[in-house]
Amino acid sequence: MKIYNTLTRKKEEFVPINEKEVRMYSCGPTVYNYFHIGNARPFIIFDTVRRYFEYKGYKVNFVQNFTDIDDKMINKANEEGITVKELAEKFIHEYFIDAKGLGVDKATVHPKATENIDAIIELIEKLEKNGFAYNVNGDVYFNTKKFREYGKLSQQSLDDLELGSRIEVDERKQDPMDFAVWKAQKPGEPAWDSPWGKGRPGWHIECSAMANKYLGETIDIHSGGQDLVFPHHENEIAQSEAANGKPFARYWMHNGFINVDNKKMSKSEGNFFTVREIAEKFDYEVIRFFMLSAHYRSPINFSAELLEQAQNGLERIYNCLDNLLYLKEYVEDREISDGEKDIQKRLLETKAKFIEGMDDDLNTADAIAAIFDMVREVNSNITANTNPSKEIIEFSHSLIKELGGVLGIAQKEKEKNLDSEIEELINQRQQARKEKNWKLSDEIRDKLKDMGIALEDTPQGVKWKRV
RNA sequence: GGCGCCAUAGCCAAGUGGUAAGGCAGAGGUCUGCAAAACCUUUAUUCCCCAGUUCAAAUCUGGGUGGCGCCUCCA
Repeated sequence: MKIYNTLTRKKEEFVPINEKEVRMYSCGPTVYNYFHIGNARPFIIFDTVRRYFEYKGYKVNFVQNFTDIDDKMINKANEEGITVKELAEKFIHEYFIDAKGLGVDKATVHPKATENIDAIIELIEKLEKNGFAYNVNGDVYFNTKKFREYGKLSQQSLDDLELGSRIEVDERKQDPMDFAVWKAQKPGEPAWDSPWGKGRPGWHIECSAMANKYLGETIDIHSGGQDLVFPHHENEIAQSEAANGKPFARYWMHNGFINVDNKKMSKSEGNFFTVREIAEKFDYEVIRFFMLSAHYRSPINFSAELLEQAQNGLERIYNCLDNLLYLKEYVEDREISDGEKDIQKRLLETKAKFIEGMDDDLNTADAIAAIFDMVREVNSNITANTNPSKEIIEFSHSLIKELGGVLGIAQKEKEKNLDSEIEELINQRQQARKEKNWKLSDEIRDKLKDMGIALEDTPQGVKWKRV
């Protein structure tokens, strides 16, 4: 599999440290609000990366943290009049609700910053010992000048960064680019004991510490949004490598942004939509499908119209699957025919196209195109056939499900049962149709549609689905 | 000022040297009592513009134009 590595700005063949094992760290949310669809992109993308590795037989150790202590957490908790801990608990809970809806599986570990203070302190002590950190009255800073390779991920030199820097220079820092790894307690703030007095960790240090603790000193893949390249990931590299003297992550993957009206969506801009509110109008799965319809590194625009397009496309896949299952109940069991063996062969060729796309830096657009190719093959050569074999039906159904599963889509099972009132209406309509009472039968069909049940008359009989 | 990304049909989107995937929407047709679903046909002689390299360019080079991101909390 090839992965575009931000560190080298090239697509590289992925070679894990240990055979058939992937150690992966992804920056998770700061849990002070419901997450927005911009936040959802990395969750969905890297969940897909993980699924694909697992599909290929790798054991994936996937760590995604929760940032549960920082300025935003403290401010929001104050606004709400609750403790930081209560705030974190609430939105971690909400995170899992939305994540589950989006088909984002739980990580192997979801560590919290506040539960890893020991590991953080230990790491800062290492930095101090190695001469990369200095203490100013309880605030501990990382000495960027001392770390020679600073800027290697974002390809910026320290000099250029200083030129463009608009940071208010903190006089206590030795260099404007130095950043806090430990912050001394301010009145009313949560704090932990440390060798430098009471305080709390800086933002960047938690990821270094937790990656180190749960995955080791050198990990395979580190991922996150493009805006984290600088300074967050740059600082993580500096901290981890200064402390351990070893490469931190071998591959860095960064997803592109979600825009609204071609402008970046972000909490600070206020032009964001939470996943929770979008999910009121669209199925969670539509959001996932939409995200996967473009390459993960490209920026994508977000709008209701685009979501509708995604919804219709996804429905095409579900229709295909439904039609297969429906037909399966009516076909007589017989041997697979030679023509069907050809279909099988073509479907397997299309599967190879899917794999090829995914192997090429997670080209999910190509992978989805392969699924649509299968849908067409099935629709024109299996579903249209009056008497396909059960074997070809099951083969194609499970293949589409299998590939859909890699992307985390098209996994929903169709409901089998209807309530008796609806069933009765369907029977009445069938009776009316028998009597060629088209007016009544159409009225019943319209009524059912208002109730969310769409009917289709097929050669095998009447078929229903929820809309 | 520094670093970087992008421009392909009405919309979305693959394709990075060999003659434009796929989806949505639209049009016509088949099937149907009518629908729906599905199928077939159709929708970019052309990939922002101008030069250049090449037998061959959407793809490479140079120059424009337009848009976006990072350098500040951010996915």
